[in-house]
Amino acid sequence: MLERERHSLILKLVEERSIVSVGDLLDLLGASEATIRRDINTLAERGEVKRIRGGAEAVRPRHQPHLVGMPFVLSQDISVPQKRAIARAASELITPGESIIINGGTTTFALVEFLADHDLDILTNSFPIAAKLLATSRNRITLPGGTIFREQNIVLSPFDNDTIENFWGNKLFTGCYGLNRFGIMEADPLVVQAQTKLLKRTEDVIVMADSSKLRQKSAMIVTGLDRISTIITDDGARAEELDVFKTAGIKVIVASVRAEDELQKLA
Amino acid sequence: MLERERHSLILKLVEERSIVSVGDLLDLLGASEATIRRDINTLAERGEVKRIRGGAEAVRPRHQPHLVGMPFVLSQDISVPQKRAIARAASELITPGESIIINGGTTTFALVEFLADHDLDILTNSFPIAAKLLATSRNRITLPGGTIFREQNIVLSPFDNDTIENFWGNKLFTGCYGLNRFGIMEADPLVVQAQTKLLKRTEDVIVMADSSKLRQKSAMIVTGLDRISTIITDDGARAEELDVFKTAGIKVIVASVRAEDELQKLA
DNA sequence: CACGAAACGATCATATACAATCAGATACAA
DNA sequence: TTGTATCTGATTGTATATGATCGTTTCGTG
Repeated sequence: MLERERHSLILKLVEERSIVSVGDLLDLLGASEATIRRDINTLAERGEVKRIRGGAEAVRPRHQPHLVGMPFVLSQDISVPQKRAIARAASELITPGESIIINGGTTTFALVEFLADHDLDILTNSFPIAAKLLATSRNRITLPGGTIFREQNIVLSPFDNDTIENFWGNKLFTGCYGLNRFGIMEADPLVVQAQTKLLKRTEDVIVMADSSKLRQKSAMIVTGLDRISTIITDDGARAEELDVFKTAGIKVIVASVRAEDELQKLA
Repeated sequence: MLERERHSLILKLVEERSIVSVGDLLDLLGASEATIRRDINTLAERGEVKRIRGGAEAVRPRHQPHLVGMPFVLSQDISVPQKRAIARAASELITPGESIIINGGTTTFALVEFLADHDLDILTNSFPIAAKLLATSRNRITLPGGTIFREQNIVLSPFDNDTIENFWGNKLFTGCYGLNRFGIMEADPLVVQAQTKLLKRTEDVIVMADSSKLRQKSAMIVTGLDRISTIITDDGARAEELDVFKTAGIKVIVASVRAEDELQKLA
């Protein structure tokens, strides 16, 4: 059985039972304890399950807290250290009072956490990002009009007469499926469309891509390197992987995951 | 076997099983490992499959939906029996498959609860309504573009080039601040603006107003009685209060709070 | 508080997967 | 037929994954 197969089987089981033990998985996967623990740990690092002693648990808690007065509360943060580190570095590029655009995605979602104290004009096509911003910050939030696509939870309109035509952002923060010498790559045509719309509404494009994205390829190029001004990645990136971006004149920021871990422990 | 044949066979298998190992392909293709790896790599470069250790995977993995989990849960329902009763009556006016518009407000928020099983196209300017619909139903949800106004939690654009220009709803469900012989009254100019925009996108206007609204007055008239087709209120309304609407040709539905209470106890 | 069992992380040897290289096979054109 | 280009499979060295082992930590129980 391939690593990937085990991973998706574990995820499926966790989803069904909301908790699985290493012993259960032992039989079902036919792998050794060590491997199962490794699998659970990697899935936990990605934030897809929660590591508990003796097994794994669903990220989404079973008994969700209720809060009267606010229309919703937030679930546990699923952002992993890499994304947090990148998000923190990204937040340092933002100056108070400016207007920014945030494209939907898990990496950019992590950015929200660091925007609580800012006073910004924020446009985002991500429903979850808008929701979290609404609940945890005082920033002004604008959404493009359109239908909510559930898979990606983004708001996207098939029409051109978009409300965002009246928005201009100093910076666009976006994640990606893959990032390499061709530029930003995505796997889902919907995401391409959404991203393309946002690209028109800003000058400064900041790509937040954890180091695994640098080795990821796909069929669809959203935009070339010439459109990118800054790339933020984590210290898992090899120096030679970043050279192509640097020679293209792109500012490359490497966020330290270890430093982020320590900051996290302090809190 | 030709290269082309191998490629399409691999794609077919990946499509079917969403993941195949090199070993599987070894038997099925009768080619050497090296060739199979080459095949997978070229397909991956074209973006037709995703390269994983030990084999190939479908580009869009099955567990993608979990990428962006629902970052919020909903608050306890603050709707009182009157609103529930009215909402239930309102939901009975909806036929499956149609497209409706829901204006923001606490009364219309109560309606969401009754839309879980429907298969509707829903346009709403209310962020909480959209959030709850997203979390608890499979309806298609569309939002107008614009900024989120925190006081009312509605999305509203100051511009005219609105995405909702491309939406048409069979019915508009709206609450109100006050309802009397002048028509629908509101206290907040923002709400007036939002409501006015929605009124243009439908023919059939259904006002959900608990009986206290019939005695409530304000400065701003959103629209006259001639624009209203149905009014739903609770049995706290006096008969003579409803006469003015009936004589204006409006269908008046009185929802029984007592009946709602009993239904509630059963659940 | 002490104890034992279970779970854990780290380490290591082994197994597996991988990319790179090269030589032979095949297809095609002159 | 000959020469060339391409494809294929075998081989190699390297990178990565796996399972066994062992010492440590954690948890529950007495």
